[in-house]
Amino acid sequence: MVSIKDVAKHAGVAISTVSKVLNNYPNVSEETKAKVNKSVDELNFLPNSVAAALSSKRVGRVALLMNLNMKTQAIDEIDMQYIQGAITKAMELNLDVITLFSSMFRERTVEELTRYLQSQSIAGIIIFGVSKEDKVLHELISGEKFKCVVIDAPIVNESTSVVRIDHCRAQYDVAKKTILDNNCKRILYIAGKKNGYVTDERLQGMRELVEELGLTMLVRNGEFSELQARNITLKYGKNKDAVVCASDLMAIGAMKALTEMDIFRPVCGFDGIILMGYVGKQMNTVSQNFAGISARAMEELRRLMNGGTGKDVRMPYTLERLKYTDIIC
Amino acid sequence: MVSIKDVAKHAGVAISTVSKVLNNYPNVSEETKAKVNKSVDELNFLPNSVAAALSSKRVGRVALLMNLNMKTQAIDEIDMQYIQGAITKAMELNLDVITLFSSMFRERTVEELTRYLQSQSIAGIIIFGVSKEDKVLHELISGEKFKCVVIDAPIVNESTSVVRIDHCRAQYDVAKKTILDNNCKRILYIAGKKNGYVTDERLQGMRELVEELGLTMLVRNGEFSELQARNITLKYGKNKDAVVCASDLMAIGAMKALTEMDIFRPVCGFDGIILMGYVGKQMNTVSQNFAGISARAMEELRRLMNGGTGKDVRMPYTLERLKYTDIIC
DNA sequence: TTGTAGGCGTTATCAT
DNA sequence: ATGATAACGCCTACAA
Repeated sequence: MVSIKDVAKHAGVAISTVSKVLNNYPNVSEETKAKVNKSVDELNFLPNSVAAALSSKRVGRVALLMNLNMKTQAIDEIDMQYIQGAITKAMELNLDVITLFSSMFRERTVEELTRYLQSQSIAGIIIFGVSKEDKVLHELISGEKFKCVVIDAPIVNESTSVVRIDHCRAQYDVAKKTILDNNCKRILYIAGKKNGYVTDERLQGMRELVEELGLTMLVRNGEFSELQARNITLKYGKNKDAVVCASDLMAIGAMKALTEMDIFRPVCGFDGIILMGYVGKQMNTVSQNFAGISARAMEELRRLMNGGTGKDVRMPYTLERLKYTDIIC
Repeated sequence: MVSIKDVAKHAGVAISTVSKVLNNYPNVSEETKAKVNKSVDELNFLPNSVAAALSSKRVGRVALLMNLNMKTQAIDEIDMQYIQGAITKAMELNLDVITLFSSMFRERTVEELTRYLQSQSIAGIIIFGVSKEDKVLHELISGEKFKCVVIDAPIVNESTSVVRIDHCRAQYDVAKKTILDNNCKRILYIAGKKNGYVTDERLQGMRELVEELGLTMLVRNGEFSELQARNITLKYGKNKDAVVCASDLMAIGAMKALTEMDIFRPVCGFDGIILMGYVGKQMNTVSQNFAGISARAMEELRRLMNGGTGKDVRMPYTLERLKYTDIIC
């Protein structure tokens, strides 16, 4: 394996000089810079990232904490996009990434988790799917031993940023479109999880809409479960004009219930998952660019690791009408 | 951060002695072993994996090459399980893992890819989704610069193993059950990709079945596409008694076509993906334990990295009848 | 502007 | 059985 030493010899300079060129240090003459780069090319040299990580803590590694709570298809699709977006961006930024799943750190204390991450030379973490009940994760974040970027959970401090779309506004928008298009008055809103971060924000959006349009709204928690959404719809759907759901999966459940009851009500979902296409119907939904969100999170994490301070990053979203032909391949 | 040096000082022994204890070397007295372990516990010491990786090439890192070619929902589900299974097992085995996606190494030469992997101190690779056309990946494998475990592609050499189910037998089994249960004679078989590894094996299973039961069979390639399977079924389904598909996704397409044509034909799929539940019908399929397969692949890779030689590892499969109530949550 | 040398945390090779 | 000590490949003051 060709090392920095070989490059130095080949270029006729010192190892440290090569290092400086590689890391874009100032105070290197254009001449030697060219010499070194030429040698790098000729020898096909690529710096050993492990050695680099060991040597300077400055460029730490990054961990992806995938806190998967559900075993549904829809979640897989979203997580896969999160992972791909984050890893691809990390490669671009030259950051080393390890991926961890909740099953690997469940039932561990913060101390254990912290030690493990430190032993892996982890400097920054991106956390997906935190809920208010994840005590260990919250301690991990507030401990501030690592730079963190959290997706969707509104936690910001010196070393923690959030990346998320405006769930409140998005829920407002998609529901408004659905409701106005169909001239509805009585709304059944199937929210997500009790105490969920996202759930509260989306509910707030609905409240504002109800106020503005003078609607009536019945709210029930569907726990992001298709089955529960189905049961809720069976129970309350009949004398409502529209069913607004906080996730696509629940929207599918609602639509199945309506089909069973043999009545039509406009339904809208949230997330824009491909799975939607398989139910063979159409509905409005909010489309999030999950890969883009996690890529942005990775950039934000690098900013934090370079000394930046935490902030709230908003990502754009779009309203979509998903239908079967959109997804068939 | 507490290092091996601190442990040595605390235990009153040399650094090298601590290292020996940690790595289960022989020639260490029980007495000092106990002393060291006590210090390790008290100081909450965890060895720095990055430094370990740098110091000894013995314990190299592992790369997951996810060669995702399709953008369908079903693929995501399978890949997610592959990733989770492999990473979880790697943690158990104390192996460091990085995940790479095809988009990150497309359009690169073997040399570039090799250098990159080496710069990452990668010693072993697990490859998911190789097709016969992936020239670079084949060169990478045959170059034998890394230990490789390939999923489903029958490539075995000194440093390469395969992990797979018996696709031939599995296709035979699931089709036989479907055909005998419904007393069919004329079969429409929708195969996968032309020149696909798995496609050929599954087709072979069908050939054997046709021979054994004295059936007639029409074979068409559906390219694992739901749409193509749908079109094929529309075209040839009417005067056949059953539609056997090489993937669940294509089975969904076939079922949709049959519904459209308003005729009933038994359909069977392959893979056992959760998505199946969302079509609201039932069908026989072959269920693979994807997480288990990749976990096994990781174990196999470790064996190779420890000096073992390549072999063909067969994993079990089961026949299932998936229906909506199986998956609802 | 360039080079020297010390360290990052471990492992491995020798002596002892 | 134990302990110095030299790698591993790179980064970074500091010296020249």
